[in-house]
Amino acid sequence: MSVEPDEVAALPAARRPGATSVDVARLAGVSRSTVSHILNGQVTRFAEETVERVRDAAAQLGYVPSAAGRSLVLGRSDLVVLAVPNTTLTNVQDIIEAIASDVDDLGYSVVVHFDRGGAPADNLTRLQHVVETLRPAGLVDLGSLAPADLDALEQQGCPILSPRARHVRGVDEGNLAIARAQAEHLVERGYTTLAYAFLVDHRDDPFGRMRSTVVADVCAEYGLAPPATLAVPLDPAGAQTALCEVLRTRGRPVGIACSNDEVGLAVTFAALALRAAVPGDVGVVGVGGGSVGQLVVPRLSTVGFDVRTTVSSIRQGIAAALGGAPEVAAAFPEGTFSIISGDTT
Amino acid sequence: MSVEPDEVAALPAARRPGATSVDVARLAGVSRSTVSHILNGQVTRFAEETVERVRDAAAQLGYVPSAAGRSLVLGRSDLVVLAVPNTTLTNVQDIIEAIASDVDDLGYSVVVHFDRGGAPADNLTRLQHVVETLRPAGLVDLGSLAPADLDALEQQGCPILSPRARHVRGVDEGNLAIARAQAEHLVERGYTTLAYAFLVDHRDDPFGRMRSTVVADVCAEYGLAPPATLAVPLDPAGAQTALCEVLRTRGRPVGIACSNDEVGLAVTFAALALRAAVPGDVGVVGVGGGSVGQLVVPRLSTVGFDVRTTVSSIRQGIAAALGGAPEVAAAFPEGTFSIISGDTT
DNA sequence: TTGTAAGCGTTATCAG
DNA sequence: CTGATAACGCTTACAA
Repeated sequence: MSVEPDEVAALPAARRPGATSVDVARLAGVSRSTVSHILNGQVTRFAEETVERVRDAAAQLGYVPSAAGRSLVLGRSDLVVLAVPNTTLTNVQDIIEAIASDVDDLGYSVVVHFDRGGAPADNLTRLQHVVETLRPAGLVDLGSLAPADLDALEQQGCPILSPRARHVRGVDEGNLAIARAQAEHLVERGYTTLAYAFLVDHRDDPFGRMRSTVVADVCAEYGLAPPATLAVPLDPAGAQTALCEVLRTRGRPVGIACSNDEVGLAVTFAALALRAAVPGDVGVVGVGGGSVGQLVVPRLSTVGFDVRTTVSSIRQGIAAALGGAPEVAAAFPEGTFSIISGDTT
Repeated sequence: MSVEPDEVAALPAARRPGATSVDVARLAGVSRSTVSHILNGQVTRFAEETVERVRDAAAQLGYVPSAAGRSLVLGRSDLVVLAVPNTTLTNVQDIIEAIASDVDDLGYSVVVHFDRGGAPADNLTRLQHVVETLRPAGLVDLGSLAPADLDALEQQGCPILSPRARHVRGVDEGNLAIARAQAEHLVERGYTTLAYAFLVDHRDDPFGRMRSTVVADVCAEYGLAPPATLAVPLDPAGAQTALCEVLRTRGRPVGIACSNDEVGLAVTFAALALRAAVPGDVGVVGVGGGSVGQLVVPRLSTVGFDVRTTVSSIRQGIAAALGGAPEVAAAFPEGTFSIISGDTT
């Protein structure tokens, strides 16, 4: 955490408001353009000694090129905008951190843009404004944007770095796989009445909507009644109320696909509090596979996925666009999403 | 999520690579400087009609000032760097989102900078590089930086927007309050042997270190033996192993202060699996008060705090520095941190 | 009340 | 191999 005072003081040589390329040029006894060329890797075409001198001078002055200057002349900045959906994604922190880390390594910085509750069009407008102002090197979408939105952004001259998920009837591949895994698992376990549990109050939850649609599709395939839906708050009393209502209208047994592991826990412990058998009367399957569901008793059945795997295609997209790595397939590898069978189904 | 195609197309009038202030000036029949003045609020000194014309022209062209141009001439960008510590903070997502939202409303954008595992000095270096490159309008620190680091950054010309926490013996006020609340609660409940449970593998956990120090202080105050420490992984088997070791060396009963609620749950269910009484043989208190600990049975005792309260001083600092709001006291209001008494103590 | 002109720090083009 | 020179888009004295 703390750093030795000497260390701090010693970092870049004393330098009040930042050296510019002019300073470096002067110190090295060359021109600004030479400095620019050399510092940007056009090394081969210069005399060894000149290169040396320029590099020394830059190091000595602690010269750091100004992003503003670069951006102005290049027409785009070294920023990458990260659009984060307004959803309780599993592990958003980890996802953001992983992406930021990659972007960082490529010499870019991440600007976060959170979707807010409210009209999707407003969010798009805000995002477009940011894009126009910052002229970023690219945009990474974590799922808040529809294909049309991405098209619009791209036409505005902002490259989309995240792989475009194929949307089928408005549902992307990942959410499709997750919800299908949940529903089919419940059916396999013998549940013939299904339900989908949203997290209450998450104002505009695109992922939840997609997934409940998929669960409904699966029900139709198997000739089951359309799933009930319930809005579960993350407190015991509220969860019990919500669950009660479903049990009343749909009877038992009922298999409940939950929008995440926390909701899964809420439903599970609500059922137990209501003296319903889990599994048996109530089957519960979450999403995430994060540790918390696996720590408690009963252990939560859930759809697990490795954040790294899920994010890796995004990271590859970034590396491809920004770092010149080879482009890669966008599809999730087989087995990215898999049922972790716990004690609740 | 999706937006009507017409809506998208209609947004800014057709405009390929962005209109500049010259375009606006031409359309309005004035000079660039007039445009600049008017669009930056120097409205009073111009003829009503001119102001109108300029604004119309800007709107019509969908003119958005280039951040690069502004930054270059102003010497600083409209970016705010957010330094995030390498810790399992409770609700980092919410914190980042809240701050980003505020910053956004003030017309700035948030650049995230995550601390990584590894030498603190390396992180500082990376951060300094970002600051020198971006010349941000300010920096918000979520806890990764020592006072000396902040001084260094500030001397580099980067305003620190987050209130500087008073560090006493290297521990900031918040962590002090949290750990003290944990320890004193356990003592009150009759535990005379305490322990501190870290989350395993969190490479460099400054908050955990601070808090275990505080727990040790409290032990000393009450004339108790120094606390044991244990590293708890978030899986049942590993947690049981860790807990077993403590029970072996320290006996029972033992009161365990945990670095967060997940660790608290891991310890709680590990104890139950080991046929230890909770509470009784093992007392557990977490930190966070997030929903998950309150959903399960037994309900976790924890130190709760409202994210909004905790973050509000930071937000006020931002508003003060960037938005011209009045400066405010940095201290946490009374009762920001309070024990939520559950079934585990 | 409005326009002119200079300069912020960088990179690209082209001439030497 | 190296160096002028010209943008890039914006703000801001200062001049009219």
